[in-house]
Amino acid sequence: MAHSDVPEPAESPASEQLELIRTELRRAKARPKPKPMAEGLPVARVVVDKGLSHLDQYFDYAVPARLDEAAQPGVRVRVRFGGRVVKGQGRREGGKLVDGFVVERLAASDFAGPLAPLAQVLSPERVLSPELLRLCRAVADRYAGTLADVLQLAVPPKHNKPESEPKPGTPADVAAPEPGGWTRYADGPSYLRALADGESPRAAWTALPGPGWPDELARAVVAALASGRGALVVLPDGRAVARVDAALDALLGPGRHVALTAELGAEERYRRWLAVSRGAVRAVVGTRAAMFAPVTDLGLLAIWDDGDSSHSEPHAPQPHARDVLLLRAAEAGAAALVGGFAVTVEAAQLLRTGWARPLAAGREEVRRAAPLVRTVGDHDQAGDVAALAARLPSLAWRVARDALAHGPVLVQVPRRGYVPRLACGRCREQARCAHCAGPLEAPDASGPLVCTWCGRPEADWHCRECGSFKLRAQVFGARRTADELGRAFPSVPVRTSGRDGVLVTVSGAPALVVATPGAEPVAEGGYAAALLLDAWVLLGRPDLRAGEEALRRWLSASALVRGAAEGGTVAIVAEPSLRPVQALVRWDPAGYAGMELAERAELGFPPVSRMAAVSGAPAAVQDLLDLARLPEGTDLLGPVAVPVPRGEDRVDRMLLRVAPGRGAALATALKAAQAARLARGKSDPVRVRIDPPDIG
DNA sequence: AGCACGCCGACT
DNA sequence: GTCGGCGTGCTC
Repeated sequence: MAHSDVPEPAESPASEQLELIRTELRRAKARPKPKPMAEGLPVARVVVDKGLSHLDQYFDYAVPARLDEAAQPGVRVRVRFGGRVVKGQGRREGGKLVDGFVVERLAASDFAGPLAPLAQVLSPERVLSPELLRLCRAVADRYAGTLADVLQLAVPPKHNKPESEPKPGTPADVAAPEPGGWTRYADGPSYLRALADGESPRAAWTALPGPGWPDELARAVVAALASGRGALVVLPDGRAVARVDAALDALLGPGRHVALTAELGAEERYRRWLAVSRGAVRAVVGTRAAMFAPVTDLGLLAIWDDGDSSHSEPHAPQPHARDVLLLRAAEAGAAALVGGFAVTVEAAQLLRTGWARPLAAGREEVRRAAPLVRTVGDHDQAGDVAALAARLPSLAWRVARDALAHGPVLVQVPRRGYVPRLACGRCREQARCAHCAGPLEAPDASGPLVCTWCGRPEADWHCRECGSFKLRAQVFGARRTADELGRAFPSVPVRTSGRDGVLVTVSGAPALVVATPGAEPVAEGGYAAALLLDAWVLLGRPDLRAGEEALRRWLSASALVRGAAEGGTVAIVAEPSLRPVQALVRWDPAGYAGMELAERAELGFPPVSRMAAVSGAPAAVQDLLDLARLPEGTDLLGPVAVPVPRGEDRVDRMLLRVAPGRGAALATALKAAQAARLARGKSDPVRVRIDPPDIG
């Protein structure tokens, strides 16, 4: 229709019409003119994403006719929020402009009051697709957080330039890849084939040591692309992303995949994100934030080294990349690949429940690829001044000296600054609370031991393993390793890689490379040997995952060493009878994870049980828990005062523990309690953390 | 979170 | 009589 749809007395004389217009004009001067509203679907349901993150609900707005076309579901809008209705008229004024997204267009609102109009459509780009919205909603629920918080993580800030650039075409077909290094795994080729055939196999992948894994991940991505679907790989750091990106370049050529990392800068990152959102690119490799990348028609979600702490998002509601990817895999019916040199307890649980299948190499392959691991007992080098003589026993020294004839030697030293906790002075078992099995600490040197979970004092501790009454504080300071080694091997160059100044690669020439865990450079041709020093420091970390984490770090370093067949050797200075040390010697990360899982199940630890941490001002925490209708059988541990900077108010932490399968109920209950508290105007915040990663 | 409305003490 | 304390409730 050419003219307006508004019914209009077509037969009325022109003079009458003119009079009507004049009256209208007069009225318009008396009050602001009512703007015409969209006719088809005049209501826009909006999620507001800034400033009111506690308000986890949608708000309906009227769509002005001029925004009818632009205000499609998924676009960014600006709305007035918090204004007041002017008495007598159905009009409102004031209010703050806030950003949000149109979630849906409706014929009518169920809100009784007058609707405010959308103020602005920021761009016609539909950045919040229905799938992305569903994902964000699910993540918010799982973590007892708000949709707005998750949206902040999932949708990057707008940049004009990339949006105005021409849209590239749709991606071309991709051929199924050769299996490459996957032939080393019993079920590797069939896994790839299934992916390429459009199936959705889910696997926990125990990667063989060595440099093959980036190419193997890339081949899995290519297989998913070959099925006409998209793929997303999340890795712990930019270095790892660069390696998989390079492998994809080699297999696919440029333009068919993007890397999403923080170091790109906001605009370039948004450009690439848009290419993904628009469906122009369907393969993404990236760091943590890429877990939300809006890949269309997902075929594969993969995560590498899921035990790395950088997969845990620090911003509310602190989702973990592995969980988000698994959620997406389940929702999209896509394949999942959880891989690493180590196997996390969570991955073991996926295997245990049958959700994922193991993807692992046979023993011969492992023996070929893994270095020979030799242990050196650490008997008498407690926490006193670390002299090289004590830290580098003669075996380790000989290993280094012999290997230096054939190439570089990696020396892994723990990072400084771990909190001192307590362990048995004889067998090194961590000192745990007799009541709840939380880790003990000594708040002051002479006072009683106190549980960091439930706060109970422990008057007469003795070791559960060996019965000893002797404790030792696990305090350590390691700094001069490089200097000491330089003096011990004066003719060999010593290089360091750590928090400040990470080396990406080193050449194959003989050198000592001293690195902290996670910062180990890749050596050309592999290291001839690695020394893992002061292993007891990693094992003594005040963390439920100390053993798992120690093993993960040793495996990561050892995986950079040549295989035993090429003379690769690892010397670890640690008590050889300890379980993680044995797992390293046998190169059996899956076996270790399985045992650890069984033990956690028995002791009621996560991830078998699910936990939540609730922290804030003591009264606020209590208040929230009073309001919460917790699932039946919830264990309440604590409260415990968490350490805060001097002069700040006391913060309590309460740990809640529920039986397997009750995690969702726990999150729901805590979320409802948060909402109830806010509704009562209680504004001192209580932080709720689902699956806290750092529970002593 | 802001920002209003609302119902009780010391001021011109 | 009024100005203003911040308790409580709402925001499409």
